[in-house]
Amino acid sequence: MASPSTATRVSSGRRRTVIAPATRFDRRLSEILIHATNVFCEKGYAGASMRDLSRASGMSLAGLYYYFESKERLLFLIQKHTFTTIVQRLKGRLEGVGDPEEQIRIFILNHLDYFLANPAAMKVLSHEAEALKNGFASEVAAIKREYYRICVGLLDDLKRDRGLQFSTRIAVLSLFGMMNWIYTWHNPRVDADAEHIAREMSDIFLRGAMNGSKARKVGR
Amino acid sequence: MASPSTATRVSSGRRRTVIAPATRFDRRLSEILIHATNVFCEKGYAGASMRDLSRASGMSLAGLYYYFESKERLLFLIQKHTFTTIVQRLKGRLEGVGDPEEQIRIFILNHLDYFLANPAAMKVLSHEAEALKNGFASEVAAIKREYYRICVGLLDDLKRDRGLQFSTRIAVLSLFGMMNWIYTWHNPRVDADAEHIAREMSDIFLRGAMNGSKARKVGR
DNA sequence: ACTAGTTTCGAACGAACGTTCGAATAGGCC
DNA sequence: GGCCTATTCGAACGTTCGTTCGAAACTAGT
Repeated sequence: MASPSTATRVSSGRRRTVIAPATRFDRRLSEILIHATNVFCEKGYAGASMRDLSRASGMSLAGLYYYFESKERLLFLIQKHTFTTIVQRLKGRLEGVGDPEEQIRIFILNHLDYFLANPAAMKVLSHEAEALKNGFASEVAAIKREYYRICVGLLDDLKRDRGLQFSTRIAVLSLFGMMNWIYTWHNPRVDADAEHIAREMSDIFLRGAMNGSKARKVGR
Repeated sequence: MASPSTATRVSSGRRRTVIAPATRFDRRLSEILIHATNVFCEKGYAGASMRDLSRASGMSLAGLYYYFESKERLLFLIQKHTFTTIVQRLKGRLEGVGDPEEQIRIFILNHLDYFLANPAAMKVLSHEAEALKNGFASEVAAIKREYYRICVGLLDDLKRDRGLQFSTRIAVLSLFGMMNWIYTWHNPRVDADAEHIAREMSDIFLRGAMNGSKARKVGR
């Protein structure tokens, strides 16, 4: 967690004394962000109180404000870090892959992989998308737009490559719906792992439920 | 709106004097429910205050409590009515249809039809699914389970009919995700109507993005 | 006009909210 | 030890929260 020290502190320059990869401040902030993520996940942003966050992170109510200046900024830090990370990982995984279908399968796998590894953060990202205002909202919206555009690009490639024609917008948003809705139902004790679910969703999205398993049997 | 008079009143029996199809009480409650739905849609259940509801419905804060005993009960009434209605309409539309594929297309159309005709209510139903507790929660959960089971039934029919094999659970929940996510993106000034979107989503879900338009050109 | 019942409301309740402040503590460098 | 800064905290601020209460206003049958 913890994007590099963009919080309350106005104090001196010259941080990071000798070795530590991140300052003590940043490490402590990360811990708070993790606990806050869990609380926001369980009670919702509006339903979670600063006192809930205080209890969960084991720090006094006033002490929290040393690390961030408002509850809204805290949600912003969580959303920005989560979204930035998932986009960055996606770019890494897409490098060197040429086939459009394979690229889309990687997009889906990357999304679900991160989702199921960080369910609380991704629920907060998905479910509290409208909670931020003005400046905070637009900064997260910019990352979201970039992520959306990447997916649009992949689908347009697929359409060009195979001579298909369908509404890219509806397809992309349907795909996001399939993937993001998972926070409402996934149960790690019952459901398969990310790789399995990603393959199943990719098959439905690309080949359809009516061709799903047959195509897999033949093609692989 | 307004399920038949299950609110605060403990008073006398013998309602509905002569003609009116619903009592004055029920009609007034319906109006409040509509306004409350819009407020919950915009600010979220936890983020909406009773004073917001009072302002939106043009009734005093105290006056609202004549019609329901708590904010939570109000959300319950909204969710129960919305969910009951969509299930009931679905049953009507499915009657007499035999083909499994056609049944699933009707399921999708019914869902999106109602969703886009009642966007606020459906957003409150989708987005505030975890807001109710105990008794209220379980009663709505029961309707949701029935709705879910209908969809499972339709997909199992399809699988049997065409000799397919895929995870019904993942397919159903992916479909719900596609459909319910629409509250995050649909813009009536930009996007097509329910029938168009339902056809597009049905094609993706059943035949896949890679076969979408081709199948439509040939098949219809 | 009187009455009985239904509907509405102003005012207030205690509790919980996000945030602030100044003092107290802890940590690392001379 | 002494010193400076970074960190933590108890207590309180003013506001808003969901809900209650008793009185007023309305409605309809006589």
